[in-house]
Amino acid sequence: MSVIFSRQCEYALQAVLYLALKQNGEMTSIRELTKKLKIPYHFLAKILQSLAQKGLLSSLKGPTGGFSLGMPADEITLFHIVEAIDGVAFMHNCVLGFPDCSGENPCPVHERWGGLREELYSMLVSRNIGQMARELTKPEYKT
Amino acid sequence: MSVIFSRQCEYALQAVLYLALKQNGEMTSIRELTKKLKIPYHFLAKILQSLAQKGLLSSLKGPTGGFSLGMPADEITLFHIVEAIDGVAFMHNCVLGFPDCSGENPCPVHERWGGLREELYSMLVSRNIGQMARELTKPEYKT
DNA sequence: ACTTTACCAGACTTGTTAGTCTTAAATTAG
DNA sequence: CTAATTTAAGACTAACAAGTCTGGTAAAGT
Repeated sequence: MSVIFSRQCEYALQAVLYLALKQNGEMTSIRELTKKLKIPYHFLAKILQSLAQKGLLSSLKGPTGGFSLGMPADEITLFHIVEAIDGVAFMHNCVLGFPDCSGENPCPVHERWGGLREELYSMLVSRNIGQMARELTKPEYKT
Repeated sequence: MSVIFSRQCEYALQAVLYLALKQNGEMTSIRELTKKLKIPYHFLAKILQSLAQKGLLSSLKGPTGGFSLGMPADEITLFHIVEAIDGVAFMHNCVLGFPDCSGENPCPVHERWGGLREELYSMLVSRNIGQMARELTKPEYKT
């Protein structure tokens, strides 16, 4: 089981962080991404296409083609990616699965999870992917 | 998508909380549980059987039979249930899915998620299901 | 003993996610 | 123009999770 996000979403987050390292409008091919990130080629292709359709990435065909961010890196947060791939159900669903969980009818961890959920949200929006990518020291992201 | 736990796990947590409300060795049938909690009968049966095999519940066949907690309610935490059904991968896997994420090779949210994970763990172990059940006001748990 | 009530066990079906494959379309370089 | 390269699109398969069904076994009450 993945931790919170689907595998698709994890791959998307990794790929977008990688693209955030590239300057201006430099294009990166799926081939390069799958090589660096060890993600199945055609699967990643579908994910990137989906992100491109939603405007988070822009793409170009042909040699020298590939993918790049669809907007400035400092305007994209991890939350944007999660929202596009997995949706935001985790922001309002009960963590114990009670269909009717609410403030008046709380589950045993309602308050506690509410706090955690806010912190989780903050983790996803408080920094943009430009900042994150610059601080990144992961060897698989090196040229 | 479920928030963090599988649907099986959510059902298990709900059912065990319900059982924690019953006194001493009183038995509760699957029928009663599915009626109160709106969980598919045969699916819940399989989940309870699995919990019984792992010792978290005890079961009895025949009329007056059913399920009850396999140990005192104040010795069971939500974490015990999660551990039995979903496992504890969420306690050590990278939230962004990086296979090699670690202290020396951290993902952009490594530290942040580390703190959240500990709080999540604490949410699951700091109170036992006996306490939780007693404070529970959910109408579907009423007789 | 017999009948009823419940759990037990495992096969089965369905739905969703993950991953693969093939053909088409666009762009670049020669 | 042509060939090579790369994304686009959609069908296809595989694996897993969710949910159903059937026949069996144990216990209780009469």
